[in-house]
Amino acid sequence: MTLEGKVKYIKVVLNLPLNQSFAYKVPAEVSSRVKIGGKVLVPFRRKILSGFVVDQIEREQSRGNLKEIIKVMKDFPPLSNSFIELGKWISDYYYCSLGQALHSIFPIQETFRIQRSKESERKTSAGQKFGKLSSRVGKNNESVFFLKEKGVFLFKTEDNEKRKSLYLPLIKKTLERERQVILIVPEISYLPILEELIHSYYEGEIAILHSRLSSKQRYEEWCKISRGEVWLAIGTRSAVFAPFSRLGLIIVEEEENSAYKQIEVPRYHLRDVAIKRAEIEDFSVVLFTASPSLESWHRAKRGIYKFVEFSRNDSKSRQVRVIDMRKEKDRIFSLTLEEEIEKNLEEDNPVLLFFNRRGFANFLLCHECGKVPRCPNCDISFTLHLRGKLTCHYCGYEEKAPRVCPSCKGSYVRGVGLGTEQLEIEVKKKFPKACVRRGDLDIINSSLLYKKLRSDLIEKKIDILVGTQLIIREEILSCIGLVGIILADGLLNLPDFRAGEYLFQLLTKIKRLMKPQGRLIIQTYNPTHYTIEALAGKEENFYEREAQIRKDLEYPPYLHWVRILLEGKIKTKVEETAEALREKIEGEGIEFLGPAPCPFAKIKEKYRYHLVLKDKNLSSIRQILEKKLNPLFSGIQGVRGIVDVDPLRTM
DNA sequence: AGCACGCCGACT
DNA sequence: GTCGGCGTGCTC
Repeated sequence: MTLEGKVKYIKVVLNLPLNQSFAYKVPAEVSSRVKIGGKVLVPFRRKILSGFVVDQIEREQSRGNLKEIIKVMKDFPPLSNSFIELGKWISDYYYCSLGQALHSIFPIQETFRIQRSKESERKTSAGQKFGKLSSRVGKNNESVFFLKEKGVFLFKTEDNEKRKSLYLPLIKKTLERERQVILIVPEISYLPILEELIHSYYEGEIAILHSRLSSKQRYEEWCKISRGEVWLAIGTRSAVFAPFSRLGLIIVEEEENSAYKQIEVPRYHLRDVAIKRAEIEDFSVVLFTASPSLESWHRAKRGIYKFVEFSRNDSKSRQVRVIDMRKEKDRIFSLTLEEEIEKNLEEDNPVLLFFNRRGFANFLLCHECGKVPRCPNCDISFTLHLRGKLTCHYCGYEEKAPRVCPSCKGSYVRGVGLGTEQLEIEVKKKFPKACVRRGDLDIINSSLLYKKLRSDLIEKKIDILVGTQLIIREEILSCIGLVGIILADGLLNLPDFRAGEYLFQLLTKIKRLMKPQGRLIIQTYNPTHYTIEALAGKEENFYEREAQIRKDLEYPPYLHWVRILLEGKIKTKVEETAEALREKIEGEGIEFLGPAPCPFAKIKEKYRYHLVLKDKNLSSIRQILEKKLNPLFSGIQGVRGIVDVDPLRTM
């Protein structure tokens, strides 16, 4: 790894969307400290950028006057070979530069003063370093049993307590084998509870990794891990890159959570990166879920994941009641929900009313039969635009909004887009004596307000809580005895092929987290939809049915999708670019959707169009991208192109 | 991605 | 005459 003193030139990759490396000269006095995978500061144009050393060159190759590197970041341990391999895979799979991938693996900015590492290198045996998990853990050998063989496991359990009783023995067993563990959760808010739980059984130190750490804190956690001082790390998405050298297990909580897909470059999915790392470093991954993503369900069916289902301990099942809103014309609250709310208010039981975000894609709904017009090509809901135009946001197909329902010939066809204000006003009108609170973004983002909300709930100072997706958390729902879904159709008809899956997962999550004796009331115009029927009946029905639809329409997981998003300030220019792209792709013999305006057709003064390439094989898509996309993008300014491989949301 | 270079329109 | 628009190309 260490380059010899005579080496004078290195190749460096930078955190820029440039798929190439740059050569630099290394001053003789620092050349012994330059290592492959190491971080260096280099001059680039008129700036100083950080980069990773990826190669060494013996002699200056066909190019004179190379610039010299500015600094070797010797306090940062160089990336291991397996990290470089992982970075190459990420750059290849998710279509970003190697520099961007490596900077994401090692996301530390050099803005703070680097403390000299205590050179002592306290050599302590691993056995003493990691604390032992208390002997209270270990009675439950169920989970550990399955780990006899290596691979990816999908552990399904709806029971929260059960889940905790499963992963503690997994951690214990792995530590006993002198291997390290990473436990990954979808959001920062899961971490304090988890840390507390593990600390009550584990006396060793736990590294905590998440995006809100300061650069310095992150650096310190990194050092502790790479020096082998910590054997267990918990964190969010990026914790998958914790620099353990003897990793034995990655546990992923709530694998179906969409927060695992990174929105920025590199747009990786945590699940797939974890599995890739496990493949490179030869260890197992356990994915936990209460209701798996369709991707994981599909992989489990095909035997790619080892599927293990655990029974539920608390049999007190929450009651689910579906209300047919077609019989409740124009009401926001059905009579049943209204009665239930009254009852809970009398009993001093907090109620949660759930609704979708405002203005979230309006759609056309027949209030008589509950049907929503869908695109004949893509089977996603049409979005209702001004002047009664229906648009499909996948393929761009348009038609005029019908006056009469195409399905039942009823004439009560209206647009739907219930707003928060409207709902809040309605709630206050209907229940004037109740204390109504809204759980919006401000409250969730402020830990102070959030704590207040929680304590108010526990002290029963809140009667009715009105909220969106953000409020669906364990600490909130565990105080709630009645949840009312104001209009399930709002989620079911999002212009996204995963709408059904998201609704299903949201409702199962609510069902799972609320008080055991609680009730869930779902109001909908489509009570016979398979997603809703499966919720009250057999869960497997949902997966079977959904999988069939995905297969028929060539949606993931049966094919890979690569979404190309084009955005720019001048609408015609974006349209032209999209059209030029379509022409280029057309002759390639690959299936694609669009171009079409995105569901959010304009964000921050920028017009947005997208195209989706579909193929069983990502490499053929990648070839087309390289051949067609790169020349196009370099030729047009004012339009930005974003490539998203395996996109989760296509809004 | 950014940024400099370069070549044509309306303007103190 | 020039200020500045954005198309083009390069960055070790």
